[in-house]
Amino acid sequence: MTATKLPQFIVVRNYLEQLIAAKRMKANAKLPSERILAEDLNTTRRTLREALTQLEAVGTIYRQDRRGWFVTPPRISYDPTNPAFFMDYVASQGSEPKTQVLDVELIKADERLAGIFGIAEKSELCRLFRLRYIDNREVLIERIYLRADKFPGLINQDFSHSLTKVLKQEYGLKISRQSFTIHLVALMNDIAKHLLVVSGTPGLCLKRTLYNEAGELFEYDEEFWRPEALQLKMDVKLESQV
Amino acid sequence: MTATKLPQFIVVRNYLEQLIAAKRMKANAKLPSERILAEDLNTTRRTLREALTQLEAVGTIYRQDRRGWFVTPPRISYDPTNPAFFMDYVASQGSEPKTQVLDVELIKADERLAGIFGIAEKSELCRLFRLRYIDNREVLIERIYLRADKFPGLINQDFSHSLTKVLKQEYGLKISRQSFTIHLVALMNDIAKHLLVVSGTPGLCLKRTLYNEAGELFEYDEEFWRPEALQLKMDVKLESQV
DNA sequence: GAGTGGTCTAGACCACCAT
DNA sequence: TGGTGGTCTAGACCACTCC
Repeated sequence: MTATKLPQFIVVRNYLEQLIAAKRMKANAKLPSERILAEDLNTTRRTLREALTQLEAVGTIYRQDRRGWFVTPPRISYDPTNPAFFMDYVASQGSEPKTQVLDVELIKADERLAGIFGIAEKSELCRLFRLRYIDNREVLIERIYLRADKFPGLINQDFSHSLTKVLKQEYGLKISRQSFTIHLVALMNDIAKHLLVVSGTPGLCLKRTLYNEAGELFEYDEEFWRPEALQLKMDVKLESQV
Repeated sequence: MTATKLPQFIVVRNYLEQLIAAKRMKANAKLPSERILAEDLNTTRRTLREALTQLEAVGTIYRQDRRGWFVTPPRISYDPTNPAFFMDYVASQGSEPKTQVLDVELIKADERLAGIFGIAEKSELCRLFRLRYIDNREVLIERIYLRADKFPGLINQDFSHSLTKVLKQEYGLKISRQSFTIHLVALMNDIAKHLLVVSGTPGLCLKRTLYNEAGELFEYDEEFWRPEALQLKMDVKLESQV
């Protein structure tokens, strides 16, 4: 008998959490409609949504815009220090990856991109937009920029599988270094639409810059992930100790 | 003149975002009260809170429970591949770190901890709870577990600075490897109270296991961060290429 | 003690998804 | 086309912070 009076939405939230943890609802199962859930749990739709939103924020459930709420399946572990490809690391974790090319185009570097690459403005870049799925769920949008001068004829390649494999096999690329940043962003507009999230929903933005053997920056990526789909995990050997 | 009709809270959100981006509000400045803001922006408190919550979710503003909303200062960059200490990497980014020891105790390993460490249940562990500040803002709670048998007399040390430094200087420790996972959690109860967040707010949970020169797991940490305080950034050299 | 943020009531309308 | 989720109205009370 705890004396503390918990807010209603926390009680509702705990109840739902427990329901899901107890596996009474399977991964990707759709929750009942908000109105029905609210009635069942003897609360209002507003309070229920408070609880649902909190569960969404920590990734226990996910939402598809105007479609409803679903139980989040186990997330993909991603190790930035291990240079595996999406198609491989998803498959190795027992899920089915899929890639859809949205757009491929040759563009001229604008100020921002020229700055990132350290090249002249209006240099030619190959821009690639892709949507990637895990078990047929839209989980990530990526925007890839590549130095066109380093990969002649690149635009005619097949990008629906692993880009890195293409670069290695067709162009003999060797990657020497990559740098990452990860932060939270609001998923908006086109990105939100493709990922079926409500515009403004938080997501993970993973930026990567890739360097070739000569130390040149040849690729810059921005990946926008549904926040519940990803987990970072890494293993670091430490050598230069004090 | 865009024809699309944006939801009100997105308009409010964009307005606030722009206000903050334009630096018309300084880092850590307190926003006006919700009622006043709502009136100024000609909206309701409910809609305003929708906008504030979204800005909070991506870390543009942060909240202190019952105190109000504040502009988020630039976040600390943390590089898991670089074994610097909190006190050092915060200072090196021009901010002032502070550590408060909440509790130090010798405990017996329960099933979970015994499993993590790979030791017998009821083995002795040193447990350390600390609250850490950046520029006097509470940003992270950590729970540290150390194998007591490896560090005799540890409990009498001063933990208000760098633990790692103590372990190195007093016990000659050499760290060979660390592994990390990062995921989103709900900050609740004591943790929420210490970080001044509303219970249930999402936060980052960073788990670390540290191994000594002999490859033994000697330390296990759980860090709970205010989500807006941290940014991951890392640089990885790739060698074992296909 | 005044005013704040946290929670909640009891609705409503709309655009869109599923059928 | 019915029901869904997304958005919004117009309040209210309470516990707490700040003065």
